[in-house]
Amino acid sequence: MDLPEAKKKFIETWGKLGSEWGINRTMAQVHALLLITPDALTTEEIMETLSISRGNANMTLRDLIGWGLIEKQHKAGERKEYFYADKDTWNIARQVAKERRKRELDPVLKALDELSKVEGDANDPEFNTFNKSVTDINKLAKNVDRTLDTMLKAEESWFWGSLFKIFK
Amino acid sequence: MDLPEAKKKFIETWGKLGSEWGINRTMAQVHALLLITPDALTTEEIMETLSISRGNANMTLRDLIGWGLIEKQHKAGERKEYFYADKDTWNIARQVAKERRKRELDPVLKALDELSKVEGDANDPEFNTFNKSVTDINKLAKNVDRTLDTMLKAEESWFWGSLFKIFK
DNA sequence: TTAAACTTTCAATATATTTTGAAAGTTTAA
DNA sequence: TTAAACTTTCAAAATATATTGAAAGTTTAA
Repeated sequence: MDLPEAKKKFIETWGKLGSEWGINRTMAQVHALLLITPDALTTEEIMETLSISRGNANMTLRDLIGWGLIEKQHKAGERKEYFYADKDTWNIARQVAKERRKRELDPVLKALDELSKVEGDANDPEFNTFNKSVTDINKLAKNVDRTLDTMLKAEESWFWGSLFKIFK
Repeated sequence: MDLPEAKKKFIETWGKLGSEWGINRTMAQVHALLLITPDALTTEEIMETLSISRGNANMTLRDLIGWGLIEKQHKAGERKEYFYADKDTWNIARQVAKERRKRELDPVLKALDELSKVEGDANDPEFNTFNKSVTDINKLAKNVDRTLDTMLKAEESWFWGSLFKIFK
């Protein structure tokens, strides 16, 4: 496989993975493109490379900035905006974890806490089953939350090193 | 909040979380319903409770069986099929992790391995950036894969206990 | 067998999500 | 100012995904 072919395949793979995990395919593809491109690109170049419209490119780029995955770059004497991606994989993973925690896990934890408080008759199987499931899921979600918290604060080598010490 | 209201909210919350993570909302809702219901339900009861069609209920139930999250139950002397969910939260988490690994992570690892092998000119920034990103992501993905592997084999208390020992 | 009870299928439909592209908005240099 | 260069917006269109429901298929008891 040659480089241009490999680039295409990488963008395709990343896009597919994104869409399977609830991330817009185009967004994942733009991110992939910037990840494997040494220098910053203009909206025009991105539109061209991925065959997407100006509107789509603009929205996607703003979303990616919102996710903390790419940044704008201004070149001296140029009107155009350039975009480049943080290439540090650990940063990317942390950034995605951080955003999804904030957007999705936090609201679920809030709802589960509320649902855990619902009271009922301890002899009612309907209530008991509800209560046990909600409580158990709440515990699991809190464990995930704590682990993410550690991950967000950690250095990559420390994090994996610690995991491997246990999981050898 | 009373129990019926709380049940509704749980089903809604679970459905929303599912859809944000690439899982069909109806599937998540049916799973939620079975999680908080003490005894097994018929297709009819599920259709009724969630206001979904027979076809949808049937497909969703088969999918859930495919994910290893629910099972059929036959009641003596009855023609109807009953469905019930495994209520063990750790089992659920493992089952979901196992399926998604198989369906999504494995193909990506395969693609990344292939892309890691692409050769090029070490002085070409195009190649270097591509190579570094692919290699780094491949390493991260392999770490995730190893961690999942441990999780799949582990007991819940051991798993979280070990994590907390490190992440205290 | 038969027919009632139940399950499965899938083309058509509905819904949700993504994308387009042209118009409106903004910025900058002269 | 002005107008060229560039960015943003958003209603309409396209696409993708999920759902319906009726017909076909299957199983079981008599």
